[in-house]
Amino acid sequence: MQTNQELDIESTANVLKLLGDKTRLTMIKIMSEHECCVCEFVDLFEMSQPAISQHLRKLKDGGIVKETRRSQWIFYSLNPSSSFYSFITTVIRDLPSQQYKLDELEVQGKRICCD
Amino acid sequence: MQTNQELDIESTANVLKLLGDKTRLTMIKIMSEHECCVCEFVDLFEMSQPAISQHLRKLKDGGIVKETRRSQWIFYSLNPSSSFYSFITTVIRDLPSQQYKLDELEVQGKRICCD
DNA sequence: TGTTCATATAAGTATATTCTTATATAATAA
DNA sequence: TTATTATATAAGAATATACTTATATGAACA
Repeated sequence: MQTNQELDIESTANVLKLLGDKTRLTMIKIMSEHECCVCEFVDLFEMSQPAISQHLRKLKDGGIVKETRRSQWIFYSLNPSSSFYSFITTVIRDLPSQQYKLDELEVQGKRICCD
Repeated sequence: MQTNQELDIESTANVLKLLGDKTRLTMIKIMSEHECCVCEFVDLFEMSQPAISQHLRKLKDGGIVKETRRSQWIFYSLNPSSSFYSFITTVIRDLPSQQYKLDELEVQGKRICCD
């Protein structure tokens, strides 16, 4: 049920700039498959926790991800309320699934689960 | 006849970074509607000729536009041979047409035509 | 040939981006 | 309450980006 609303060039450029970083683009693809918490991202990327936090902050400031606290963890996921939600899912559609990365975390016992 | 080949995350991020600039994104949308020469871009954007030239250089280095010299002018257009061609046309599909800008140039007698 | 017009490149500058380390905040558990 | 764990923020540094002006190149034409 995609509406194909016309998008504004400037705000689209801003969203594309957010996606135009390897780390953030990978994060977005991961979140399109599963919500994910900060420490999982830290384990997935060889990068400090503040660096991860800062990338997530940019995505949140851009309104394209949302956060949910679940006890001590904060889970990030794509924000389906964003006016760019369907745009983003289209853009990342043909990127390779990152599921294997989460599977690796699982094997290492580093996957966070709040069920 | 889109093949939907799987795209590499890193090179996709690089293409998205190229699109993630208001000037370049507008240029790309314009080129998706018409080929365009450098001096037309200079007239369309309030920006120096070298600035325009440098943006076009980045797009060319990224392989997503191509150039064709026609007498003293160099016309730029989307490169249909790029592995990102269909990706890019999808990304810009719902952006507002920039045809009106070219129409304005035409009215001002600034449109370059080599027919 | 020399001049003009279109475009590219070089060099420099201001600002933005993306990290780092150090520290603050906030929830949980002993 | 205190310690621990998860996350965010602050400050600073290295690098990248996007302009500017000056100059080079290259085609067209008198």
